[in-house]
Amino acid sequence: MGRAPCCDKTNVKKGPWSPEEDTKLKTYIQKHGTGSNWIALPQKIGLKRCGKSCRLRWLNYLRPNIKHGGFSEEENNVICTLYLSIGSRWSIIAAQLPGRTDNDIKNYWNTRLRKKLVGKQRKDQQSQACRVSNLKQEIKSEPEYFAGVITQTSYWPSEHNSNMHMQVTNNHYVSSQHYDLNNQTSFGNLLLNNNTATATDTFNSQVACDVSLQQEQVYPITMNMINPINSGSDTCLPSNIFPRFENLPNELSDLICVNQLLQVDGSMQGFHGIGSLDMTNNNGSTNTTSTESTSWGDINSLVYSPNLASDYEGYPQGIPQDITFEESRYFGFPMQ
DNA sequence: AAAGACGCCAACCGCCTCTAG
DNA sequence: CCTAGAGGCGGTTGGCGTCTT
Repeated sequence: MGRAPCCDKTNVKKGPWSPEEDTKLKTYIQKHGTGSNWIALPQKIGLKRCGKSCRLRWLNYLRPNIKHGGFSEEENNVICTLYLSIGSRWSIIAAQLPGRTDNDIKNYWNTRLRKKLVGKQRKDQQSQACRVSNLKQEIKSEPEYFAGVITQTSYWPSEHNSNMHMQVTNNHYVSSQHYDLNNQTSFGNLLLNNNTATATDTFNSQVACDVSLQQEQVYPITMNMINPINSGSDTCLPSNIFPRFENLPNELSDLICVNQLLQVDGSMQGFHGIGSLDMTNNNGSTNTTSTESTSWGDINSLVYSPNLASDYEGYPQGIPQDITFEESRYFGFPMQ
């Protein structure tokens, strides 16, 4: 049995709002506020509407200082950057753009920006596929090394060390702050702090982020892992992630970039390239559940998602047939 | 000119989270 | 601690306008 409906569905009006309804709602809220009870509001003002519908109408249309349409280039950049960093958290994205509603941004993304980005993605894939292929040859020549990297390295904090102290630096500022990476708000703040600080040039800035775990381990992380758009040819991954491949930062960066760009539709995909590695904790047991008890709604995307298979239809050279299970996971290729 | 395709966007639906009792 | 209900959110739909054939 489902939950009880919030209102009598048979007795509420649906569809577009009339100017009279708008006036009633607007006048009442401006005068009395919402009274912290949307469900009761329509009855008070004699509207045959669901309370949720009133709330939506107010938030998306009637509220003062709402902007509609005409997204600027800067707003486009902010939306793209945040989407690639945190996925479809429209309310968080909207919070960074005064006057914009989550619904507006969602519609704008779905109808325009996504197409724009996918077009760019297809171009990039063609040039990068070649480099991925070359690197794969190197992996094959040193399989024991990559097997070690894939199974033994955890870049996502376990439950035991999820409270991180991060020193975040970029071209504009240095901040030092504690983040609880199992807390969505805290982690969101980390992302937003970086992105909003560079709102005017988010596509160009280099952001380095040193993460000191409680256990005195140091895991440098670049925002390239979070934001693939920053993964240009001149960006660097920290050398101690792949210590024996410190001469290959660009190639690794491209790997992550390819992996991420192919997952435009997933949330938290910015972490997928690294997060798709097994999360192995200190006692050696596989820890894919380290974040399951958190408030992250979509944290499972940190491990391989078979739903991504369809994203590979446009992979120019096809998925290598002889790729191993771990390599598949590492590259984010669908299971075969 | 007509019909079908396409794009846009307001609004709805249903799930999840939060919180008061 | 548990539960019910309201708020919040993201995915999806349907209607309308515009474009293309």
